Amino acid sequence: MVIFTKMKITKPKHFNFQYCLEYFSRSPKEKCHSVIENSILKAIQIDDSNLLIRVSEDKNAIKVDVLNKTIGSKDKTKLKSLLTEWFDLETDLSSFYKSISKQDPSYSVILANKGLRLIKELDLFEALTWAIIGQQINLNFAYTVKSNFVENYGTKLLWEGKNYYYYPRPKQVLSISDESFKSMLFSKQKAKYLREVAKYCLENSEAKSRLIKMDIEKAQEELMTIKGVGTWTANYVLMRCLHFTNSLPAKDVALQNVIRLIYKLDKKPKAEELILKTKHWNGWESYRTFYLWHYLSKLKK
DNA sequence: AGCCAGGTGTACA
DNA sequence: TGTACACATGGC
Repeated sequence: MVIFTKMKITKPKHFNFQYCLEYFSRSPKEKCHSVIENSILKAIQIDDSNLLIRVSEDKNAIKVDVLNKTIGSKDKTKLKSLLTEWFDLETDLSSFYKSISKQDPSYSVILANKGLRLIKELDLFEALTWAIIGQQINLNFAYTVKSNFVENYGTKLLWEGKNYYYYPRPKQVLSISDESFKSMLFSKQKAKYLREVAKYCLENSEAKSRLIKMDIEKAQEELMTIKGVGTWTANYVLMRCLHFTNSLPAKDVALQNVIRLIYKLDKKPKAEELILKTKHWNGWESYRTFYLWHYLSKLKK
């Protein structure tokens, strides 16, 4: 096999690539990346060129191979920053671990996953629509819907006989008929929400870079002006896409269930109760949530 | 059979 | 402010 461009990125302190693989193996229905032999394959776009990259590791470095093209040094730099954002390589996890006392009920659960980094959604439209797809339904069904959506409206990159998909773009979403949404198993309201998000993204092309710079409250407020984006969806996007470390999806049933487990509560806490119980998470709400989700997904297996 | 899954908007009082 | 309700499917 020809590899066109090879790159290495130094691993930061506290980085466990196996956890990345676990994360990306969550669902066999996932179409926007594949996990093959301890590596992650993903179609990405840099400027206007369509690349297929393979991410793996050796002892000291994260290895990034571009499988379908040769790229110049400018694009290599862009690829490196893309990877840095995607795997959240710049967060200082030492201070995260230091912020957790040994008496903390979730201490052992979190420290057991040392080196797990909060995997980011690079694209705001993808983050918003994926969150909406996942509202109220179980994750497995959410992946079914996403898979239908990506297969029907995503762009394909063909490489060695296999299709790698790009997530659908806002403009394409506006052309989807009610019947087509229905056949992909979207509810009527979610179809409507997706159109709302598509309009927002088309009218605010610089939204991501703008929102990242805002106060979390202001950013959340703006996201929630979109019909279909409530507090949960906004929280999800703030943590998974907009780099806020202090976003707490208190209305999240999965998070409520883990808290119930860890604190041995009779029933799952309501959002208000969860907010009180997590006061000491201050500053690391997003990371804590991501770790607990990861813990839960491993429990289920 | 009925309830719960990584919720939200709308309709009422 | 607070509560009821529809919405999609699937697993238990």
